[in-house]
Amino acid sequence: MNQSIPVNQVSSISKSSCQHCSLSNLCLPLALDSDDMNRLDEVVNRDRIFNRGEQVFTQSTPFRSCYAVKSGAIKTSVITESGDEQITGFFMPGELVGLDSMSDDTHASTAKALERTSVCEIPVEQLEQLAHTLPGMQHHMFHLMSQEIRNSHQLSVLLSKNTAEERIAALLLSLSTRFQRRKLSPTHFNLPMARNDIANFLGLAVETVSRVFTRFQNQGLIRARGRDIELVDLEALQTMAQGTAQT
Amino acid sequence: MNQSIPVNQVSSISKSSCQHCSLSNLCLPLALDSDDMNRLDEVVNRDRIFNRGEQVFTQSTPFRSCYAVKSGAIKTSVITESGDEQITGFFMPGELVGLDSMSDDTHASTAKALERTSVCEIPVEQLEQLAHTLPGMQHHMFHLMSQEIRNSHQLSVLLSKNTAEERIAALLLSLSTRFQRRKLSPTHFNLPMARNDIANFLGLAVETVSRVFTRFQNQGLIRARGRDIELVDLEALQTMAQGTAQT
DNA sequence: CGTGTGAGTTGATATGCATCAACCAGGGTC
DNA sequence: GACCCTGGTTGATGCATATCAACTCACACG
Repeated sequence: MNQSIPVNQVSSISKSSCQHCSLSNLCLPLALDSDDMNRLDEVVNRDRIFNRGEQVFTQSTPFRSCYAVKSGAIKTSVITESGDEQITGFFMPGELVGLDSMSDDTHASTAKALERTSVCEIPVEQLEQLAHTLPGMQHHMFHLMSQEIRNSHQLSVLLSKNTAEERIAALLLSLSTRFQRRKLSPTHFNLPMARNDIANFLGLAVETVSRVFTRFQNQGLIRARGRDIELVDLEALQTMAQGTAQT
Repeated sequence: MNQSIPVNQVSSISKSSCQHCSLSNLCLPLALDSDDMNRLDEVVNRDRIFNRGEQVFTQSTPFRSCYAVKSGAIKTSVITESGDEQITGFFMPGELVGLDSMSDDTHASTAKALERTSVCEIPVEQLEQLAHTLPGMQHHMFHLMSQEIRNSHQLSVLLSKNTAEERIAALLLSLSTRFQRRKLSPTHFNLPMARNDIANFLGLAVETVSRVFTRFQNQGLIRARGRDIELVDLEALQTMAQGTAQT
């Protein structure tokens, strides 16, 4: 497709173990010492690859595993009976997908790769087992899940209280901090998702998203060429998104 | 205040133990056999009472406990930096409040009693301990938290995809099923919250909520006298809320 | 090299709901 | 009983954003 599967993937699979994964300080291993990490290693089903547009799992199919994003990006969405999609989250490397179905028998949402994406599959049964034996793991799972709740609450705030500009500023900043967390540039990055996905996620029309992007550009806040985004005036974006916590 | 603290409270405190609580089939004990329930009993701080408007906990204060609603009702909300409130959920008897802060050191939201409310306080430290020793408890906690995530996703769908009428229909139906779960009438109940709270929760103006209520009334869908609500045409409400799952 | 297809942008118009404003009813207080 | 205060309702107007439509660009494909 394109040559955008860069360095980080290569480095993270170098040893094919959590110990040596470059994301270990973001992902599940965060909670574990190196002894315990071996236990996790035994359970993880590494290096599952999905091409852009492929589904990692599908709403109302049996729930077996959570997935940690290793490289690439994933969107999750729920489909309503009336047939339309609401994107509920974007997941970047180091983030865990599928928590909304924990201890449920079917998936509550659909996960789709936004670009070529590799994930680590973690069977729930064994994840629960692991959480049971390793208190640190249980604690971390609780932490991740509560964070997921807070994220979703923040989305609700965005959707019900903020203007189109504020929502988009908030999203850009959220992405920015998440890139930074991975030691990548917080001000210059490639959007993993299409305008369409942004619009859907933020409860806007595509046209509105497009207009806001150009308005931001004209105001000198950002520099955008397609999915290539440069945040020029972080301060201004932050004050614009004031009152909206970023993930 | 008023004489609206009825039967269910009395019955649920009769023995002051989870074993004999009338909500045991909805609340945490659901996950436990009677041996394990004693362990839970030892930990729970029962019969904390809050009057209408009193805060159960406050955003960014230290997080110590979760709370199970025993009678009454609670709303949770997050306050943005810009100062406005977004209600993130209503909690009825048998439901657990505070999961959005699990394994975090401060509360991510504020909880306020909507009417005179009694709760069981469950210190997190011991809840985690309990979850660690009792696998059923851990499983149940995961379940509750993932449910909370799904609820919040559903709220996002409502906020970004549905009209005012659809949102209100969905809320009424959600309340309906929750009353039914407690063996109360699913078609005739008292709203625990003010119009204001409904509006805030659903991302609408109070005036809009009011208008929709009267419109529903004129169409013969409901019968409303203040907070006293009768759902006359459940079917119609359901098709109106089509595509919005109820909790 | 033309042709098709999907993503993105831009403009013109429409609309659902917020906002502003006035009013009403119930209940607590003096 | 007069007062106020809060919660709720109803009407008139405005605005942010959806919708509809047209166009551009890039890229894939035969």
